Amino acid sequence: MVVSLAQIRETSGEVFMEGCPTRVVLDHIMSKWGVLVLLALTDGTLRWGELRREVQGISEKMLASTLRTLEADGLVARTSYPEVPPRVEYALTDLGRELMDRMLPLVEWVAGHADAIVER
Amino acid sequence: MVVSLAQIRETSGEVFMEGCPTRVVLDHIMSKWGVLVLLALTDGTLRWGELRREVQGISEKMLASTLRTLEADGLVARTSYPEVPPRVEYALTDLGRELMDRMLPLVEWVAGHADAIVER
DNA sequence: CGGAATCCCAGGCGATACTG
DNA sequence: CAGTATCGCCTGGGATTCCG
Repeated sequence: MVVSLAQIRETSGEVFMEGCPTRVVLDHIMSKWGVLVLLALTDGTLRWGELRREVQGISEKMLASTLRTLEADGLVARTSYPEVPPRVEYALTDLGRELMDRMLPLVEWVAGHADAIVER
Repeated sequence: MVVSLAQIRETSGEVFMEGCPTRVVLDHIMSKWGVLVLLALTDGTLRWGELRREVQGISEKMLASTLRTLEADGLVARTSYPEVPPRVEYALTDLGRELMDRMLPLVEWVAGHADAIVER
């Protein structure tokens, strides 16, 4: 797939306008914790506690609100099992996987160049 | 290029650790204004005033600090011409273009799905 | 024109405690 | 275990003014 900025302008000519839907979604998925949570779930389904441990440094509050946002966006699916003690699992939806197919190459590139970039 | 989370873990096994360089760079380029500025420069060289008008809603303070960060990261090049009135141009570096090659497919996808996502 | 400096505020975010 | 509730900090970020 060839992609150009012109195409983006056609698809959503408002990317650079305030209140544009694209900006809203970008804010969700490109946020500090959004990417890390999505990234963690790329491995597969995780429970609340596993996510909390995986994404080091995230507070319970931010994990909760990040997950709620991503679930509302239809990118993450929450499954609650009626057990005692309670068990809740989070996984990417099909939409979420589509998204991560596009995001992984970017993160991969950043991971490969981050050291060179920050040591300037 | 096939990309997996496993590869990312190999390249930078610390993505999920606090203070990891990858997190720092991600914070720069995936920030609210970082993406929009990089996106605007994908079209080509722009002057300060053009950038300010292109990225609607950005304040002078945020434009300045965003540009300084991206320039320090080696993703954006700043060229100042010794004229009166002063003229300053910003453009992507080779590194910045490499980055945007990976980011454009992602933004393109988001632009195409944003409406469906936010109207939930 | 292209910024830098200053002031100031909302709310993002962390820490802690509590609950079903 | 998987959250919610509450409090309070601190800083991201807007508005304004000034400078080379």
